[in-house]
Amino acid sequence: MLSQRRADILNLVVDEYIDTATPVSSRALADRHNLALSTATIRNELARLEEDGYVTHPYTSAGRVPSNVGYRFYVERLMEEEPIGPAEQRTIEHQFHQAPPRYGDWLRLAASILAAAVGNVAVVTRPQRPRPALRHAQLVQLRPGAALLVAVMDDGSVRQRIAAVPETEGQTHLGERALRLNERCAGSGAEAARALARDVADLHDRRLVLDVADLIEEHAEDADLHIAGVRSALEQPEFDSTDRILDAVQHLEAYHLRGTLRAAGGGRGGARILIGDENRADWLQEWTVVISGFEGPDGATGAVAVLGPTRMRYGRIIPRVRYVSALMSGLLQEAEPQEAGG
Amino acid sequence: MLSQRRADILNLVVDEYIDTATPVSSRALADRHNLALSTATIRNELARLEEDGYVTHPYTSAGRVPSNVGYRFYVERLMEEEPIGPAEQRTIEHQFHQAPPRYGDWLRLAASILAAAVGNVAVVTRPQRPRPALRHAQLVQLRPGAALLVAVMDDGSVRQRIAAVPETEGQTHLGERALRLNERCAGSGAEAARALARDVADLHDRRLVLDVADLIEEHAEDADLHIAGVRSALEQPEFDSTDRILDAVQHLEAYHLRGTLRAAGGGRGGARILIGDENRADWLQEWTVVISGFEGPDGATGAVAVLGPTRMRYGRIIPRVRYVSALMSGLLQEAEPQEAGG
DNA sequence: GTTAGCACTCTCCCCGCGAGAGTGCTAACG
DNA sequence: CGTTAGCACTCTCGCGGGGAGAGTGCTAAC
Repeated sequence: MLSQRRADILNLVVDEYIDTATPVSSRALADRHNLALSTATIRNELARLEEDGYVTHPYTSAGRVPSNVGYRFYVERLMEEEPIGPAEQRTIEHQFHQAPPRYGDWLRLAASILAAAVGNVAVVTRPQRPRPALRHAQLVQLRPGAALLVAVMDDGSVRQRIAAVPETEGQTHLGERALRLNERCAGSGAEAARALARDVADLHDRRLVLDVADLIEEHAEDADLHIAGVRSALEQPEFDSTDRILDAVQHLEAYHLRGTLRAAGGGRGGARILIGDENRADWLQEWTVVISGFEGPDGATGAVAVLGPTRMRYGRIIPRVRYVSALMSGLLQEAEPQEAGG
Repeated sequence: MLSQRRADILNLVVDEYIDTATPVSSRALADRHNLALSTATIRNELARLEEDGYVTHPYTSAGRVPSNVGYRFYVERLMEEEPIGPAEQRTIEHQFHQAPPRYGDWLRLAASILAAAVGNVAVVTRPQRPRPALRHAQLVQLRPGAALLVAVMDDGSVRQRIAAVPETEGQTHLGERALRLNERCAGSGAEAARALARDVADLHDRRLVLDVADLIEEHAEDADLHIAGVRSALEQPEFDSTDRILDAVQHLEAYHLRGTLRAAGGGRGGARILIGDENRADWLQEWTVVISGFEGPDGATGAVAVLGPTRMRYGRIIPRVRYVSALMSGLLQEAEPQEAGG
């Protein structure tokens, strides 16, 4: 266990490094915070912190930089959360309430608001039930033999695939098939639909029922994921070389992020924090992910997340992720959002 | 009008510059292409080309760089299109046919294929009818007083908004409202729905009908736009500074691109090319957009586009945009794609 | 009209070096 | 024994010089 004094110093090192993005020297600590200690003593303590793995040296004679272990300790024991003042709270809620009518825009807005509040990448997923039931299916003819099968689920999510249909049938026939499909499958989950399929005589109809079953089981489309604040994140000094930026850009695409978020899991209510190598994905080894699940109607769940360099303002970001997450739960299923601030 | 010789030289300058990304010297032209001319003569001709605005000087004594006018002339009169060989054709079609069943993935795949073929940003939009009719509407309760209105159009596109509903009604009541909504509006376009609304007695029902009318008129969601190849484009030497990259990243978001493409228009069949300042958007002043519309079923239209620096391989890119566009038209509405190559 | 020759210009890259910041260590101090 | 002053040492970073190289425009001859 760290002595009180050493913990204090670690706290200051992390604070300072988060602020300045440059290795922290003993002098900086002595000057800016009134420790009643000389730089020499601080240097000794820093050396001990380094032995224990909380900080590192970029090169022989530079200041100290927190390690992942250091950040973890900071987040769990040292950090002071920066409360969300009434003014900020009002600003955020105001932005939410003057929201545009379009649902996609509304989710994007949520991401933008969060991104602006934390100065990093923010991601918001559409809330969906893990195993929804079919509400309505529809067939749109493409070319002979192929149609677009559109399935609307009872949580409002929509999934589409290209389905095989008889070569000879036009849109009117397909309409009839869709009608039968709805009569059969509406309200069914994936297993129910699959069981149902056995009793369907018509081969094509059966195939369509199975397609619907697949759709229900399918993970949501990545289109339902909204990203904001990429630029502000990439403006930070850790992205000095073009290579780093390009790597980040590549991985911050919606398509890739969905997997990342799923791996990070929800962390209902609170916020889950994955620092550096605590992330599984290779490209996230120098990133921190703060993620919080929120709830929509009928057990649907979504996630709000912030991604940034491990050197991020944890004390600011964590409560804001929690707050926006709770706000969204409130807006999506209750009358008024419950309080969540730090 | 340019003399034959000067046109030849311009052609070589553009080819060379596209290849090397460095200003083209008289020496390079004399060496690499067997013009029966001395460097001095070439220099004279280059000076004339510069007077006429086809090329520029980055600084007093460097080689020549094509201007927008030069590129425009090149594209219209000089360029030789690089034909799509049978092997490449097979590769592309093969990728398309072994496509994943999910429609969103299929569109993304199209973007990826094109991006890989041209080494630049490729964009594909979902084909939609300009004025679709409602196929099916549905209400999912969010909080008391608000529900998610999901409208599926007859071209398979889906639009969602948050609609006001009576505070006291639960999901079952909303189901009934949705039923009535479908009975009334199914098959209607925006005007028809709006006209219909006048005869609806129930205030909330009327409001919903109007919401549906709005949805039908609404521009498609930006989620229906797929982007690929950002990285390969940003790896090119024009993006040397981090600022340029970040600017590009910011503008290459789906949300912004939709407007850009709409402004660029379709150019059914062929391909429309906008070079540098021919683009309206500020950020595109050093970009070229090659765009081609394709057709889905029932008059639905989408667009395929490539974006890259004005120094792009026009001779390669233009025929490939046309080809992929034609291929998609074919896959979406006819049995087999018609030929489109150079 | 074409070409050789030449002076001139501008960029780019490398290198060296000094200033500065920060450490670790040692020895003295309370 | 913990704390502190002092000092030698190390490593980075920014700046300026300078030379090589590439390319042009111009002039004069063919």
